Amino acid sequence: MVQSTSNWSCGVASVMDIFGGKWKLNILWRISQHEGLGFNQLKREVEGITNIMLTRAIKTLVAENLIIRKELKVTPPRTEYYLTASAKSLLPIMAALNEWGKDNL
Amino acid sequence: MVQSTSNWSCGVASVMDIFGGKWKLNILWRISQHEGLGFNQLKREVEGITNIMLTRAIKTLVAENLIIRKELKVTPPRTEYYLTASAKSLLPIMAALNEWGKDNL
DNA sequence: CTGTATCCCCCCGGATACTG
DNA sequence: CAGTATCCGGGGGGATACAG
Repeated sequence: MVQSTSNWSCGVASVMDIFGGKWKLNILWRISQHEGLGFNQLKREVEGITNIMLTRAIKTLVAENLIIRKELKVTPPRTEYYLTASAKSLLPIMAALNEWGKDNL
Repeated sequence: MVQSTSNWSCGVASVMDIFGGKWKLNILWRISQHEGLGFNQLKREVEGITNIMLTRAIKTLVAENLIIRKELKVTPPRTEYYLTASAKSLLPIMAALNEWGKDNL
């Protein structure tokens, strides 16, 4: 339990690389609140985001194994987004961060 | 304890605004490991950082009430840096983030 | 030792228009 | 509905030189 690692910041730095962007964290949060959201639903939830930014964020989140993209073969086309287990395990930590932010900012 | 807030991400977004930069988190960590570091000591600890980037990061961290800058009136001049209580309360969360990063990236 | 002053580049974030 | 293509501006990040 003693944090012996001298390079403590490396893991956090990786996390920051992933969530340093403007939208990805918010997107994860929205999906966690309502799994199976579609593209435009997600766009409405994440206020202010544009098509291109949402597309980019989704792509990287999928590549990082944080969300799952499920394409339904229907007309009109529909795609649903879900969190991976990795992303879900991150949520409690984010809740803690949220508390800290509210108390200290 | 139930996370009732619908705008959960707002607090986290503020945190990310603060730590989205490349250096600030690493600087906090170094100071936490060795309170009272001087400018050049800190520069050596935070590998790769330049004078100007360190200066900028320190300024914003002070402004955000995350570190304390203590200027000693001696020759040659010396300045020491310490964490505020706010910053210290953040460390356990960062440790959790670190664990997550190592397990999931 | 502890910083500041310039100058510069790259890339994130975005507006707009278009496509299957 | 679910994206892609193109173009662009601003700012974060940095190299270098200078200062108290």
